Amino acid sequence: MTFAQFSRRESLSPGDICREMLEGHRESIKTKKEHTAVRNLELILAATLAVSNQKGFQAMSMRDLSLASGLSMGALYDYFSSKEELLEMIQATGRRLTRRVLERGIEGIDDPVARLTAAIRTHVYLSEALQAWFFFSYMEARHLGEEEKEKAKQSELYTEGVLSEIIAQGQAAGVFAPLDRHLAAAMIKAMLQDWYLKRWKYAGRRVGVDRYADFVVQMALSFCLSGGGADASGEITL
Amino acid sequence: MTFAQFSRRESLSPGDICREMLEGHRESIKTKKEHTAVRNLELILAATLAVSNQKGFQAMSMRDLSLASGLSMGALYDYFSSKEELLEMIQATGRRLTRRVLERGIEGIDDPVARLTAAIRTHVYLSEALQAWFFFSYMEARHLGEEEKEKAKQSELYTEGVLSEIIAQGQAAGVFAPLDRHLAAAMIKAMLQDWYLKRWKYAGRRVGVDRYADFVVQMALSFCLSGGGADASGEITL
DNA sequence: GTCTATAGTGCGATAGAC
DNA sequence: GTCTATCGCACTATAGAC
Repeated sequence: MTFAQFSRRESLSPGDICREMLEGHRESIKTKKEHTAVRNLELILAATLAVSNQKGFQAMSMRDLSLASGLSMGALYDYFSSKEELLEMIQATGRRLTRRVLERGIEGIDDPVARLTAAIRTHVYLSEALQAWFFFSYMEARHLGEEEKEKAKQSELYTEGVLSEIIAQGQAAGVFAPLDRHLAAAMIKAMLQDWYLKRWKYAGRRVGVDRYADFVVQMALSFCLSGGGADASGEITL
Repeated sequence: MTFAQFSRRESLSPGDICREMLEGHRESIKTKKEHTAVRNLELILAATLAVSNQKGFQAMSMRDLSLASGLSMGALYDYFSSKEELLEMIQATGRRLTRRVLERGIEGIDDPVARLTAAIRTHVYLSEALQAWFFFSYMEARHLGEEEKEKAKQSELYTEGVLSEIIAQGQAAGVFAPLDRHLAAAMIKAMLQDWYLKRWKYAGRRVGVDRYADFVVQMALSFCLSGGGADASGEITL
């Protein structure tokens, strides 16, 4: 699978995402005409990500957002009742989306090597398609209320759990080495996140998304298959 | 080397660090009595990291800082001329410190495997000793002005350059596989950063600093030595 | 060297016209 | 459904007493 193939398979245009967003927040959005609501959500979303990823969500004022989106301050409050709710809305939609796309990316693939490869590629490609969104979710998660912050952590652990279960499956099949699968999954997750957190670095080096995905797959498989060489046999599997 | 040994070797107490901080900002700090200045810088630093790492630097008001540090708003402004300068002061001190400790951690070690191991361990241990500081630097770098933001990026590239040069050295010696050393260094860096960015995760799983450092070393060496298995020969070395 | 008090600015949110 | 105008509040930074 390449990024181009992934993009064709998944419909992740701003319109698609905002329709999903509207679906999940019907009760709190005052505008009832579907078409208008989706169009304005697109404006709000694009503006929020653009301004926040540059200066931070806290530092983005409602006046900034009004200017960047083209909607008045009054109109903005038809789509959320407070700045905090806007943040939660974006985070919740991202979590649902990630979960769905990741599940679809690995379903029906049983061979551990192929399944781990698919999980990694799907995650890198998804975060490429929604780079601004992923960056935003990562950097602004700490500004959520306690309740929503907990959901963000659970979401991180979910993704990691997907990886760790694939490793367990490979170990049960005797294909992967008996290394600590939770730590291995955490390390793969860290590598996946670097792609959307350090864009400036990879852009400057002209590393593209397919090459990046290849490299992470290679590194993860190398480790899982060999177990880190001679001295891995003593590792705890938990 | 273990974390306990590292801690004994490096003097990284709040007092040491704040003395270094005072050294670098003599001209802008109005309080002239060394003892008083260091004591208050300690209070300011501890309070800034505590409050900022919980709610973000932008969201921390000067009133918050005054309350948490025990100094009045007026007194705070004897140590920096604006909130932005406080941020820059912390970042600059952290950069200097990281560079110095990392250099000292690998000097005199020539064998590539031992040198890569030392670099990784030193970084993990340093970020353990100054966890709050590293977390702060990472999360708040984007709120710096353009000039200082550039320095933060250079600092990230410096650390990565250290890793990448060790890999090059190992490749020249025929010990490491001919993989893309810049990407490999970036992946190791990502793993190093996870330790101080996701404390909650590792604490919850009772993974300690020595075990974490071991694991990263194992994963990095496994990959550098084997080059990712059969299909690594075609990789570009740049 | 440290304090309290406050000036001046810009914030999030809303009321009410259209 | 969208706008403009504005309220009340909290912010950063400073002035001047001690």
